[in-house]
Amino acid sequence: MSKPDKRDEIVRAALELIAENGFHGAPMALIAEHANVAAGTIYRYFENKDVLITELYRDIEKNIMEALQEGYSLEKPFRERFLHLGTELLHHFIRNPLVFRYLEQFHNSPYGVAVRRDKILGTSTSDCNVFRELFQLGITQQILKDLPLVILFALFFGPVLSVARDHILGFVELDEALIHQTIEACWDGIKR
Amino acid sequence: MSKPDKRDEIVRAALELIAENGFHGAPMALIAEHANVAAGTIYRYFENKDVLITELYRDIEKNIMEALQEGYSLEKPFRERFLHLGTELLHHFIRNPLVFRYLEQFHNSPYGVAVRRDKILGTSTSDCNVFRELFQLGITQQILKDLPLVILFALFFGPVLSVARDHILGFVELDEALIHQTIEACWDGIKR
Amino acid sequence: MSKPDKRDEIVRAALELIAENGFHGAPMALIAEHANVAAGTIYRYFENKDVLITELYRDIEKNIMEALQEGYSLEKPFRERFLHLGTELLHHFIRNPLVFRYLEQFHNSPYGVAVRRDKILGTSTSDCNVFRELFQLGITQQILKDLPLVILFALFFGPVLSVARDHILGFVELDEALIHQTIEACWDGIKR
Amino acid sequence: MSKPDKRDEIVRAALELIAENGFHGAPMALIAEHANVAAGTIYRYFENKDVLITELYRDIEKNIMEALQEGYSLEKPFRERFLHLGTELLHHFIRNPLVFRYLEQFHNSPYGVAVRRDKILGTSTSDCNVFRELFQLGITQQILKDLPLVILFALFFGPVLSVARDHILGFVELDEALIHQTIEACWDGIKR
DNA sequence: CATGAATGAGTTTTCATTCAT
DNA sequence: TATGAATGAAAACTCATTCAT
Repeated sequence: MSKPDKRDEIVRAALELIAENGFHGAPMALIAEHANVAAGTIYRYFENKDVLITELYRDIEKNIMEALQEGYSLEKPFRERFLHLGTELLHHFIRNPLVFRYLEQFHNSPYGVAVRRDKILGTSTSDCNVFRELFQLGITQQILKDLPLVILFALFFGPVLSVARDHILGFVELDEALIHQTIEACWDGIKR
Repeated sequence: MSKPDKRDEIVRAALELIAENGFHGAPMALIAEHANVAAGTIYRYFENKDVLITELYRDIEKNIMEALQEGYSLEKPFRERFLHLGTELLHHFIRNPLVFRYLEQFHNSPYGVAVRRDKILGTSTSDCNVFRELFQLGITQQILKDLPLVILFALFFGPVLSVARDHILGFVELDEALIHQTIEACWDGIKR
Repeated sequence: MSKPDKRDEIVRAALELIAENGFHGAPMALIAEHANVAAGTIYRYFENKDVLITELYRDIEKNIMEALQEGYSLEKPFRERFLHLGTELLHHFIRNPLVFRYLEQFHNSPYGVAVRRDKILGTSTSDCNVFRELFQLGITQQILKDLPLVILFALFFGPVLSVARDHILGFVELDEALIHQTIEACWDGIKR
Repeated sequence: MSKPDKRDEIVRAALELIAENGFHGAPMALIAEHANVAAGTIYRYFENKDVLITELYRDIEKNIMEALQEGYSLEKPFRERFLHLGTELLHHFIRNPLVFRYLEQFHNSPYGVAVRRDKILGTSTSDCNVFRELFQLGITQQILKDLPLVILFALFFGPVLSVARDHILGFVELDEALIHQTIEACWDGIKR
C-alpha cells in the first residue's frame, strides 16, 4: 500500500501548489517537498512535469463526471436534468476549491487549449459528452435557442465558472438559494 | 517625441509576445528585441516586469472603456444601453484579439485577482464603473433580477468572454447576427 | 549455475549498451533491464559501475588473447608469427564489433590510461605479453627496427585499430586481401 | 577588447577541463569558474555545450592546419613533403598536449564520428585536404602503396596519434631523433 | 540472494535585473 | 539617456547507489 501512497501524495501536493500558485509557482522540488518525497521520486510515477499535470487533470475530470452522474437520470424532464447538472457542477467546485483553481490554471495554458478543442468539437470520447448530448437534444427538440453548441456552452459554463471563481475568491458567499437562482438564470439565457 | 515612442514600442512588443506566448514566452530580452531597444532600456520606462505588465493592463482597460463610451448615451432606454455595451465589448475583443488574449493571461495570474477584487467591490475608481452603475440601476429599477452584482456580472461577462475566446481560437465564427443573439441571450439571463 | 548465469547476462548487457552508446548511454538501470535482473542485483556481482566496467574489460582481453594463441606457434618463423597475430587481431575485431567499440570507449577514459601504462611498461602480468615478447625478440634479433617498444607498438596497433574502426563505422569494407595488405604494410613499418 | 577576452577565457577553460577530465568531467559551472565568468555568461558566446565543444574543435583544427602549412611547399619532393607534415604534426601535438587530448576526447564521441566521416570521404571542404591531396597524389604517381585512402591514412595517423599519446602520458620521451625515426617508419609502411 | 522503489547530489540551461560605458 | 554584456539564482531532469522487504 506504500506505492499508491506516494503517488497520491505527489498528486495532492501538485494540486495544492499549482492551484494556489500556478504552474510556475510549483517547481518540482517544492512539489516533492510537500509530498515528503525526494525530487527524483516524482519521476518514478510521472515521466515529466507535463505528464504529471495532464494526469492530474484527467483524474480531476473523471471525478467531476462521476459526481455529475450521481442522481442524473435520463427519465427526468429536460429542464430538471439541466438544473441538476448545473447545481451539481457548482456544488462540486465549491466543495473542491483547489480542484476548481487547478482547472482554471490548466485551461489557461497550452495544455488547456487542446483539451478545450476536443471538448467543443466533440472529437474526444471525453467526459463533456453529458453536456454535449443534453444540449444537442435541447436544440433538436426546440427547447433551447437555435444557436451553435459553442455559444450555448458559453452561456452556461461562462456564468457557472465565473460565480464559482467569485465564491472561491471570497467575492460572494454562495448558498443554496443563490446557486439555484444562478442556474435558473443560466436556464433563462439558453432556453428558447 | 522619442521617449514616448520607445515606451509605446515596448508596450506593443510586450502585448504581442505575452498575448501569443504567455508571460513565460515573453522574456524581457525578447520584448526588448521586438521593440528595437536594448534590454536595459525597458527599465528606464518600467521599474520591473510586473510594473510593465500592470501598466499595459491599465492602458488596455482605458482603451476598452473609451471604446464602450462611444455611442453610449444615458438617454437611451436601459435595455438598449445594455445591448450597446455588450455588442461593443464583443466587437472590441474580436477586432483586437491580442488585447483579448493578453487580458486572459493577465486575469489568470496573481495580478488578475487583485484587479478583479477592485472591480467587483468597486473599491477602485477603475473602469468597470459603467457596468456597475448600469447594473446597479437595473437592480434598483427592478429591470434586472434581484441578485448580487457579482452574479449579474458573471451572467454577463462569463458568456461574453467565453464566446470571444471561442471566436479567437477559431471554434466559432461570430458574425453580427450571432453577436446580437449572444448578447440577447445574456439579457434573457439577467433580466427579471 | 544461476549465479554465473546472471553475471554473464549483466556483462553481456553492459557490453552491448556501452559499445553502442558509450558509458553515458548505459545507466545501471538500463543495463539491469537488458540483463533481465533488478538494478540492485548488479551490485551483488560488481561492487560498483567502475568495477563492472573494468572486469568486463578483463574478460574481453582474456578472450582476445585466447583467440590470438590459437594457431600461434613459437616454431614458426618470426615474420609469420607477426602476420598471424596481426591478421587474427583484425579478424577478431571485425567479427566482434561490439568488443572493439567497447575497447575504444574503455581506452578513451580514465580507466584506459592506467591499463595502457601497465601494458606498455609490462608491469602487469597481463595479456599483452605475447606482443611484448615477440617484439622484444625482434629487436634483440635485429629483425625489427631498433626503437623503443612503445613506438613499435604504436606502429603496429595504431594502424590495426584505425582500420578496424573504419571498417566497423563503414568507411571501408575490409576483405581478406585488404587485411593482409594492411598487416604487411605494418610489417614494412616495423621491420628493419 | 573585453569581449574576445571572455570568449577566449571560456574556450581556454573548456579546453583545459575537457582535455584533462573528458566531456563529463567538465560541467558548465566548472568551465565558467575556471574562466572567471558566471555560468550564464558562457551562453552569451555559445548557444549550448555542444556548440562550445564544436567551435573549440574548429579553432583547434584551424590552428593545426596553419602550423602544417608553415614551411610546406609543393616544390619539394614528395617524400620530403610527407616527412614535413608528419614531423610538424607530431611537434604540434607535443607542444600542445591539451590540444591533443582534447582531440582524442572529441574524436571518441558522437561529434567525432561525423567529422571523421567528412574527413575520410572528403565531403567537407575541411582542412584534412592537405593530407588527402598528398596521399592521393602519392597513389596516382605510384609512390605509395595502391591501397584505399582510408588505409593509408590509418598507416600514417594511427602511429602518429599513438606515439603522441604515449609521449603526453609519459610512456616515452620523444626527442627529435625519435620523432624522425617514427615518421620514417610510417613512410616505410605506406611507400610502395 | 534478489528486488526495485527511493534517494539527492549534480547537470544543463534560462532569464530578470544591474551597471559600466 | 541608452546600451547590452554580465550576472547568478532557480528550474527540470538524470542516475549511481542503497536498503527494507
